[in-house]
Amino acid sequence: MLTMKAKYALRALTTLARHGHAPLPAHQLAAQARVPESFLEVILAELRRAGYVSSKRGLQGGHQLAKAPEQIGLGDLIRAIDGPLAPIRCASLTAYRACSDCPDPEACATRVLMTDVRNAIADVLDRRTLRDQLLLESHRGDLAA
Amino acid sequence: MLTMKAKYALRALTTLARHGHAPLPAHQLAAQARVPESFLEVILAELRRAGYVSSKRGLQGGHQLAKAPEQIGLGDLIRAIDGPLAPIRCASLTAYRACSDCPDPEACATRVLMTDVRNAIADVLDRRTLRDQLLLESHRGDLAA
DNA sequence: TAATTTCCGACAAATCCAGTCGGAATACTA
DNA sequence: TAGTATTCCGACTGGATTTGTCGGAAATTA
Repeated sequence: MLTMKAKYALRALTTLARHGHAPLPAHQLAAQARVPESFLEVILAELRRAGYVSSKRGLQGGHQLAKAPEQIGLGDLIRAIDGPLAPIRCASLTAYRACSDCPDPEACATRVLMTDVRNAIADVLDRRTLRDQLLLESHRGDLAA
Repeated sequence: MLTMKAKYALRALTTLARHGHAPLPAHQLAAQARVPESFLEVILAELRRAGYVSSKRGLQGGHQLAKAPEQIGLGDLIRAIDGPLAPIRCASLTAYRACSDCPDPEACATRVLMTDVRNAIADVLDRRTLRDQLLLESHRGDLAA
């Protein structure tokens, strides 16, 4: 499941990317990305901790991307905000944990199935970066114009 | 995300399938599938409503599969228990709903991305049936023996 | 009738989600 | 130095969802 938080994070990052290098204050970012301002604060804190944005306080301050869009993998981004991609922990590569009620994870058919699902998800997400999202939007805009 | 409920449902159905045609009482099913007995009741009710199991009351009663395992698609099963496969409603084929905060779903890059994810998930799940899960387990057993 | 079993709805505890709020710290400008 | 704009931080809250439990009614069979 994609939470609001991750959806907002994605929008915030693409907004920052489009805005260029100058720092963008949170209240403007909130308006442009359509994210509730006080919730955006929470999200920016996580993005900062994860190294995706850097922030500057005071007048002329604001937030900016800390990496180039093509270096922001969407899989990792969503992992940072929403946790593991796998539908169930025992199918996660990056955050494996056996089910407490599972006598033998090696033999678990559910785990095998869900591992296939998690790989399918990761295949999509880990092949794309923020840059792809930007191109998607601008391409759309071009067509409409 | 795969909830406990869906995980239990999957285990309950494979257990019923392995047990054959005779009805299996809930308390035995609970033990064999390792599902809390009173929660299993709730789950069986949903499976019955969705047409996957049929039940018989009274002495010699119990639950049995209402379809052949190869006719129980895992995608549909999980949809019946956990809801849409898509990570976000606006990316669902079977249960589409636009985000309330989205000015133009057609142009939404997040929706495009998540549609790819949902298709990847559905590709895995809609190609498999309960029979595949059965084979997975028995094959495993063979190897271990 | 007695035993067994499903069936049903209400309830409840725990966890997670989506956000808010108040204020402290920091930086810039005049 | 004062004032203003801004980030930064943690605590809090209300609601939804998950993961169950419980008590009893209805049905079936022996």
